Amino acid sequence: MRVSELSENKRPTLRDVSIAAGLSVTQTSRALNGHADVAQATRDRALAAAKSLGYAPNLQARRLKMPEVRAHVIGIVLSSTIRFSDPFLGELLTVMVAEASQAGYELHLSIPPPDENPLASYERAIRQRRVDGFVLLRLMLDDERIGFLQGEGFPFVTYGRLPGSTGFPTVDEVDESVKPAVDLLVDLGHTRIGCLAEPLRQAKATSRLNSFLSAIRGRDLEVNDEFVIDAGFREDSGYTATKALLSLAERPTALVALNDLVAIGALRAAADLGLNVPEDVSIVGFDDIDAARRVTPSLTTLRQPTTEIGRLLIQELVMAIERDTTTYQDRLVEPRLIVRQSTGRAPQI
Amino acid sequence: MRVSELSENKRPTLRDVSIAAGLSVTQTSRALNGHADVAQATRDRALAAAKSLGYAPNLQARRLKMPEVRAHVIGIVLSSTIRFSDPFLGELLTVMVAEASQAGYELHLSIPPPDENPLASYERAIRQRRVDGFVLLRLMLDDERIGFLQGEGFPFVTYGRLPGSTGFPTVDEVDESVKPAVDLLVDLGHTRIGCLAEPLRQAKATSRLNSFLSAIRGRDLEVNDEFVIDAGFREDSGYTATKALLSLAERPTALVALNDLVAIGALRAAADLGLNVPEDVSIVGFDDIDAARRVTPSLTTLRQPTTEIGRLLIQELVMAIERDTTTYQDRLVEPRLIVRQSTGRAPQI
DNA sequence: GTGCGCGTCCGAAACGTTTCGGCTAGAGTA
DNA sequence: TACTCTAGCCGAAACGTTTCGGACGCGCAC
Repeated sequence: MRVSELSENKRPTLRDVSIAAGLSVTQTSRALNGHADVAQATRDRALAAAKSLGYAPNLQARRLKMPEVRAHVIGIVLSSTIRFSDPFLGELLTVMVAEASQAGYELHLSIPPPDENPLASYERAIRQRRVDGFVLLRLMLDDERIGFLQGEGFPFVTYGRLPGSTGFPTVDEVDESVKPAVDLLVDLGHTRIGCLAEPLRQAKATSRLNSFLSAIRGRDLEVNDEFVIDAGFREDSGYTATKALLSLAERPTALVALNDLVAIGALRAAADLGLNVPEDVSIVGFDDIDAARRVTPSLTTLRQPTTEIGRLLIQELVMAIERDTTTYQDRLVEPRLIVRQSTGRAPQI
Repeated sequence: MRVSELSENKRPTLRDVSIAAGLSVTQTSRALNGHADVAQATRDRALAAAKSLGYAPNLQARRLKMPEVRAHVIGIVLSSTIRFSDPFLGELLTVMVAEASQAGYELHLSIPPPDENPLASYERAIRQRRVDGFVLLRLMLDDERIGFLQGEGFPFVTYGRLPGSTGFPTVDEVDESVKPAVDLLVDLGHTRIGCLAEPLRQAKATSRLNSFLSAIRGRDLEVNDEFVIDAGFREDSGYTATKALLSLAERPTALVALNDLVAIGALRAAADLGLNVPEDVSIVGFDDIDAARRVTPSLTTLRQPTTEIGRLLIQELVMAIERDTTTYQDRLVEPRLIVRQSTGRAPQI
């Protein structure tokens, strides 16, 4: 009773198939895996038997024997300081799931437990061979993950570039990403332009800031050191940073925020200071999250091509996983300026 | 040479540890796994050897031998008709990742390839034993996934209830979820209240609509059939539905939208019809997505306790995975009414 | 007729674990 | 002293696959 019951509901094994097909296990395996030295008639027999039994290979056994076989899973380790309602992240994730699916991959999400070295999450995923490669978000300037993964020889792609670093695929914005915003403001007559930057350990923060600075210089303007300030990532940090900036004796007439949430905080700060946007101060954001077009006044911003970013990240990673090249060219996307109501002519002073 | 090289960079195996510890493989395994019949001194020796070699068990081999061992992964299959910028989904996902991490689980995301039966994604994940259980989002009234997973005896939790269905854990809103919104409107003097419902195949859509209807009746008002309309999920579908509703000869003076995006579309529709919100028509949403407080006028809405929902989903699922109970009680959350500017006294007619 | 090559097949070993059953030595008991 | 019991240990088999090395038979060239 027990035995028959077992063999009833147990998954069929390769051996079951081989018996049904009247073949050896060896030959059944070779038939199913498309090896050359099996006669067509035999192969058909094996396939038919497999199908009729509903056979599916045991992944564990197969991967035990063939360590190189892929999991077809892409890993993403979110930071433990995740900003829950980061709209850009949420959208990027969903885009990547869809894109990965097209390439035959699925996504594996994790967050390092609070007390654990973040690298441990990567190490565990690698040892257990749960994933074939990683997408590295929130790249830091001195990001230890890169050295670690390169040491392991494990494929990954980064969102954001590291100056001078190479040997792995990267997706990032063009160097001049912030330029359209600066140009718009200068064309509107602004000369005192401030920047609400992000924490500079963040790789993207640095490159955006550099882009801002060189765009300003490109228009033969000075960069006032006082006008560049770390405004964090969030709406409230943008709010306080902006209050500080707009309370300067000689205050800027325009602000470029390196992310939309900060820009939205800036809008509120300006309002609370009794300043009108854009009459008294113009504000530009970065990302074009959903909220950007909903706030009042609606936010002029640089739109990230989220879909394209997600697609490129997955494409590059899959390429790195499946072919083993060692040379990569950076894939660069170009944010597009969306002009709304938060920017206007510079006030006469 | 070859051999030494291999043993150099290959991961240490249990056998290596046993040799280093001067033990049999058997006893090493038992020591490391905390079995009883191993002397303390021996156990220490084994642990020390394992540590010094940097031993980590081969998951494939272990799971081949012990089919019941868990992957510690929770699967979520997104629908292929995913709405990319669904803010609620994005937030729920990040909450669940964090919550799962606390319980020692990670998340596995996939989307069924467009040409494939959606159940196939579930089946594959089960056969390959990639996941230990599923979170079922977007539950349909006649959801085939439930029968399938119950047939497989595979653990899952649903977000949303099925009337009369039982035998699996569920997280949902209380039956009276929409009541606070209706009560608010009735208290403000409204008697002609419309409902912008969602497609009724969606389980949550039905229960929310029922909640709306019984709340109306609970206040001794009639439900005008014309005032209940399928407004879809999106802003534009909410827009057109609202235009239809507000163009009726006897139009409603208040609308309850069963989701915020639809409500936001309704705001726009009212504005385009020359109606003021809330003077001419009051509008209430559902969810309290980020945009709700940003739109003008800001949206009165029922706030979903997203964090709690995510936590309950994961907790219930993990419980279903780890203990094998067969009785579950529904976990119900209570949306909270957030009153903003889109609701006001009923107009005098 | 011998030898060779080729197409087709198979047995057995291996991957790294866990576990079943049995073994030994010493302690406890009568 | 002889028996039983137990704590502690081990060898070998097993999980389901792939693959190495070889075997068989047949046609072909010499």
